[in-house]
Amino acid sequence: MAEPDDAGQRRSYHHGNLRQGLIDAALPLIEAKGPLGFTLAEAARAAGVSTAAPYRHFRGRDELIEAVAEEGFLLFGDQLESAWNGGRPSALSAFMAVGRAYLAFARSHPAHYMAMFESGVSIAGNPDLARAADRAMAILIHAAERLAERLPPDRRPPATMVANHIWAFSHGVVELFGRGRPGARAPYSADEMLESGAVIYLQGLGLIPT
Amino acid sequence: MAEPDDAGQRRSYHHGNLRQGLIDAALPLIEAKGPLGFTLAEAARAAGVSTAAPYRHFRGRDELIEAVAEEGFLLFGDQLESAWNGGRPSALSAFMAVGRAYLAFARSHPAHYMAMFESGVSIAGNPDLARAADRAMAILIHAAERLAERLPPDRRPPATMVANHIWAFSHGVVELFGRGRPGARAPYSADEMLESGAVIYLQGLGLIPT
DNA sequence: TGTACATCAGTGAACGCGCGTTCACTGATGTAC
DNA sequence: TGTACATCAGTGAACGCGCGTTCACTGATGTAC
Repeated sequence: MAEPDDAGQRRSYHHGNLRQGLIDAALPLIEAKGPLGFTLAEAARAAGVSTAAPYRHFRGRDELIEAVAEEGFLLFGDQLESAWNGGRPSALSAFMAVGRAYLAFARSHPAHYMAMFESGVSIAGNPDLARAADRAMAILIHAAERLAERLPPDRRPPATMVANHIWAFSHGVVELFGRGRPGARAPYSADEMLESGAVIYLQGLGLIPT
Repeated sequence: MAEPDDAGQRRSYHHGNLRQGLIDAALPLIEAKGPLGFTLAEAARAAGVSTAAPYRHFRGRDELIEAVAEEGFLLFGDQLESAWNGGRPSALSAFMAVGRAYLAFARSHPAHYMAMFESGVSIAGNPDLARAADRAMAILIHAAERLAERLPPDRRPPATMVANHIWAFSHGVVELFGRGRPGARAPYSADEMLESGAVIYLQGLGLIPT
């Protein structure tokens, strides 16, 4: 196992875990220049290795971005699941917490979020990635199911539809209001937008009294 | 004024309207490789001029992308306004038509849409662009106002909030379900998602009976 | 109407640069005995 | 426990390529008189 030396700077000839090192090095680059605005050579330099080294782990930049996206979906799933917290104290409040966790993830992990949703990677084309994404989606669907159960069967919407509505709305809020992006001159913060929109939507479902 | 010769192919020494020619040439490139995945040199070749020619019209690729985005916002505004149609036959049906027009625009003008929302251009940093974007937003806000008027004042939501909710939701639907993108394995089409989500939202506002 | 001339919008050649990618290599690690 | 050796994960040099950008130039257009 490689160890940093006294200065905590120099590494041994072998990096130890360059694959992860490149993912970590890519994050600030993605955040600064977008998921497609960096080069594999830059990532190699940032990780402190030669430009040839990444090829031992990735076929090219796209594979590195996919690895970042996969790590992102796993973290994303963790945070959603933790926010859901088994539906406690109530399905409704836990559901709102999941929405806030969505926004919080996009803010705290912008590079991961970009790799996941703005890099153009094909999720379906990478089984590991698809599995990680499915897991996150499954959490949302499960939450929507638990929520729908509170309605009488004849007024119960399909849970996957509700989950996708919320996902789309949350994503739109992140893209338009969550960062210093295009329509960002709106008079509402991303948090206000998400909260108020979700409340109106849940009222429409009859889950919150008007 | 330059004219195409008999073959409709060769041009005179002067292009005539290279600025527009470059915008037109960029569209298929953006659609194929993303708003940041093409080079100015490629656009020049596609427009049939030397790689130095674009510099007579744009300082660099970013300015070309901004020009595409501006054209996009103008077209976008036209289509939203046309769909709104003065709020006829009713504010509610016209509002839904605007939502459908949003989706239709993203589908029929994917390259413009990418330049507008996925290229990372700073709208605020370009006055022409900001004006074009504001006009499109104003149409949505106006429609939301007319819609809100139908509610009693004490239950009337702020129109800009409603407009931004709808914008965010529509954008999310486009990004996640509108093209062959990430979460695209959902069992619902983009049209179904938009329509069903908008109906539930408007029910939540009390504009549609449940 | 014709001519001279200024201006404009192109050309094409050139340059430096950094990236992607390959290659033979070598230092470090792990393992068989 | 020590040694030989296979394997692994790096290095560094090299290459071809295309891009961005600049430059002096030139053909076309517009206009003053």
